[in-house]
Amino acid sequence: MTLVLEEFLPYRFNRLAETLSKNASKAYQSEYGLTRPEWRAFALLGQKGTMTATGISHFSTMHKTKVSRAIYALEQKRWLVREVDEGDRRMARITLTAQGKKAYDRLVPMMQRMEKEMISRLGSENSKALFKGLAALEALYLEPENGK
Amino acid sequence: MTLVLEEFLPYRFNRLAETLSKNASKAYQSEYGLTRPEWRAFALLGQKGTMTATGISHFSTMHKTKVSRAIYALEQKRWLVREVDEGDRRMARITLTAQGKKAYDRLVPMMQRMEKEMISRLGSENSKALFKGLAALEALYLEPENGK
DNA sequence: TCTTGATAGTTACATTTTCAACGGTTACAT
DNA sequence: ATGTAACCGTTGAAAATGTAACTATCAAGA
Repeated sequence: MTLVLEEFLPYRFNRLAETLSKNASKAYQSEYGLTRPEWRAFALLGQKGTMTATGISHFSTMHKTKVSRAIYALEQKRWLVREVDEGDRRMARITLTAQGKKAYDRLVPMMQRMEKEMISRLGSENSKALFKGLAALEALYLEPENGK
Repeated sequence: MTLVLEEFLPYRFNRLAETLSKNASKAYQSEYGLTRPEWRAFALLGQKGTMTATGISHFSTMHKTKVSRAIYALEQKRWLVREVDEGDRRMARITLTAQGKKAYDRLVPMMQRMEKEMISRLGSENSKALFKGLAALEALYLEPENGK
C-alpha cells in the first residue's frame, strides 16, 4: 500500500497555499516591506476599522504573539495607533492612521488585481468549481464564527 | 475600496492548508514523533523507493536544508540509510530500512483513512468540484514536472 | 475588602525555518 | 593538466515562530 504524496490533499493544499502566498506577497513585500502576519493584521484593520489585538487574532487565525509582534511593527511604521480602552483597560483599540489608510488604499487595488487576474486565468468554470469546493471545506473545518 | 480577508484566495488557502495539515499530523506526530518535513520526506521515500536528497527536495517542494535536516532525523531513527553513489560521489542514494518500511506500512493506511473520511464528509459533488478546482490551479501554478 | 479565577497583551526562551557560505566533487573548456 | 563554473549536500548564524510564563486588569463571590 503506497501513498502518492502529490495526490494527498493536505500536501496539495500546503503547496498551493505556499505558491499563492508567495505570489501575493510580492506586492506588499517589495513595495512596503510587510511580512505576511503584518499584511494580514493590516488588511483586517483596513477592512473592519478599529479592532483589538484579540479580535485580530481571532479573525486572522494567527496566534496572539504573532499578532502582538505584527502590531508592534505596524506601529513603528506609524500605520496604526493604539488607544487603551477606558472601559476595560486591559485592551487597546487599534486603528489605522491616515498614513496607514493611504497605504491601504494603494495596496489593496494591487492585491485585488492580482487575485482577479488569477481567477480569470483559471476560467469561469474552474474557478466556480474551486469556490464551491473551498466553501464546502471551510464549512466543515472552520469554526462557524470565523470570517463573519 | 476594501478587501475582505476571508474571501481573499491566498488567505483562504493558507487557513485551510494549516487546518488540514494540523489534522493530518495528529497521526504521524503523536504516534511516531515525526515533524511535517520528516513526514514528507518519509512519505516520498516510501512512495518512490531510493532517492537523492535533491530529488526529495524537488518533489516535496521543500528547501534543501529542510530536507537535509529531515533526512538526518530519520537516519537517527534508523528509518533510512544513505549510500554514496559511486558513479557521482557528490550525492547519496537514500533508502528506507526494513524498520522504516514497517513504519510506513503502518502509518500510511491511517493517513489514507483520514483523507477518505474527510472526502466522504465533503460529499461527492463537493469533492468533485474541489478536485477540479485544485487541478486547474496546479496546472497554472506548479512546474509541469512536479508531481509527475 | 480579600481571594480566586479569568482575560488582554507582552516578554523570555526553545524550536524551526531561512539565508549565506562552505567543502567536496564533477564537467568542461582552455 | 589547469582553471572555472556548476552541482550536491551540510553547516552556522539570523530571523521567524511557537510555548509558557508573566504583568496588569477585571469580575464575582465569600
